[in-house]
Amino acid sequence: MSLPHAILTALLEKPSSGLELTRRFDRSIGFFWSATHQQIYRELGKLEQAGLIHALPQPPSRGQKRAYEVLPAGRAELTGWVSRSQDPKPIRDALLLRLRAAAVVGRDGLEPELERHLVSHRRQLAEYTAIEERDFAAVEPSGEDRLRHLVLRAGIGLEIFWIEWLSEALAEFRQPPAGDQVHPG
Amino acid sequence: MSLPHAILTALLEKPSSGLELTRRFDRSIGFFWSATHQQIYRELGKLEQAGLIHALPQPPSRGQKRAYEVLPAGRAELTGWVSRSQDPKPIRDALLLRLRAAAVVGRDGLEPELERHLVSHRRQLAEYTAIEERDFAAVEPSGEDRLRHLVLRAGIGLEIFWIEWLSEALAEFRQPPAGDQVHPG
DNA sequence: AAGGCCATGTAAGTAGTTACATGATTGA
DNA sequence: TCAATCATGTAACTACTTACATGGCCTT
Repeated sequence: MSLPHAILTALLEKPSSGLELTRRFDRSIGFFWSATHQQIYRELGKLEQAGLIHALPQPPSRGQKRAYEVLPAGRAELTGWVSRSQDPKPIRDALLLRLRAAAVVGRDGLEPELERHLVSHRRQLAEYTAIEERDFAAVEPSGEDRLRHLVLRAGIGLEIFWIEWLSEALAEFRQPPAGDQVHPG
Repeated sequence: MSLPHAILTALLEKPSSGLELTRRFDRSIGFFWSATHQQIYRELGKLEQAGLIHALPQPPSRGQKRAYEVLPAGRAELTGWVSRSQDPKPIRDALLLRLRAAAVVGRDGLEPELERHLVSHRRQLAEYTAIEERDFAAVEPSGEDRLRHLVLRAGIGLEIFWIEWLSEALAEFRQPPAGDQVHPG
């Protein structure tokens, strides 16, 4: 139940249409909770029906832009959600699962995948640090900016973690396995 | 499409019934790809229909244990999946989203949540390190064990990352926000 | 008037979650 | 024989993904 709250947050930051939200999800909120435009339009409809947001007056025909803003009930819902008790979800990572499978059926073809992931994480890290330099250079940031910076630093820290772990994994892959190889001599 | 492959991996490690799989997911494979018993039974049915696994001869009535083992086609499918090209999924983390929302609607009530998550990650780290000491103490591990250890170290690294980040976040929370507080004098 | 993009949607399918049902076995 | 637990499932729902449809606007 996080998508509606991600949308409420985005709309509070700035009232937007569905497509504008989609764009912002692609480069900001979506770093931590991604969504496609189909999900967003559907969810906007539900939120409007639930009385948490409403469309700003506009020609309501197809192909026309409809901007939404958050109603007091929507802000209240979001405020409650922020402090609601939610257990952390366990890790769900297909690559780790694939390594585990590789321990059983063999590691053939996995190395290029690790390399691809390494490249991808390096690119993501570069994007985050660019945002950090652009948006969080203030000497005395506001409380809100300090929170947003904290969130970004989580993203940065995770990318750094994966880069280090993938490097270690690649080193392990490139070095011949010890236990199951023919020994020389 | 990872659950069937998680199950194939588990069954190759050791042929099992649905409930045994559920238990193993709770304490091993599930650390990286969790699943409930309902998912597992449904998926076992699909895998059997697809000819990737088959049930060992057993009374096929309700309430009786049915153990499965992987067929050659299942092993082939898993082997292919291991090297298949898959982009890494973006982060999906409700807590980060909540911090971001807190930057808009206020951070009231979030601190206890951060503390709860910190406790939870410390417990998970303790569980992982216990497994590491128990299962990966060998001086000359086999290639398979080195892979499995690599996976476990990813889990350990992630827990350490979250513990550090949450500690930083709590420090930020306990120190009065700079920008939006009444100044003394 | 044709093609491309902007903008909003529908439909169908897959994956995961939550709640409940039911038979078999075991120990009090 | 009753309750608890083991073991396997069904049903309904929610969330997410993928593919496609449609109308409006702008440029050529």
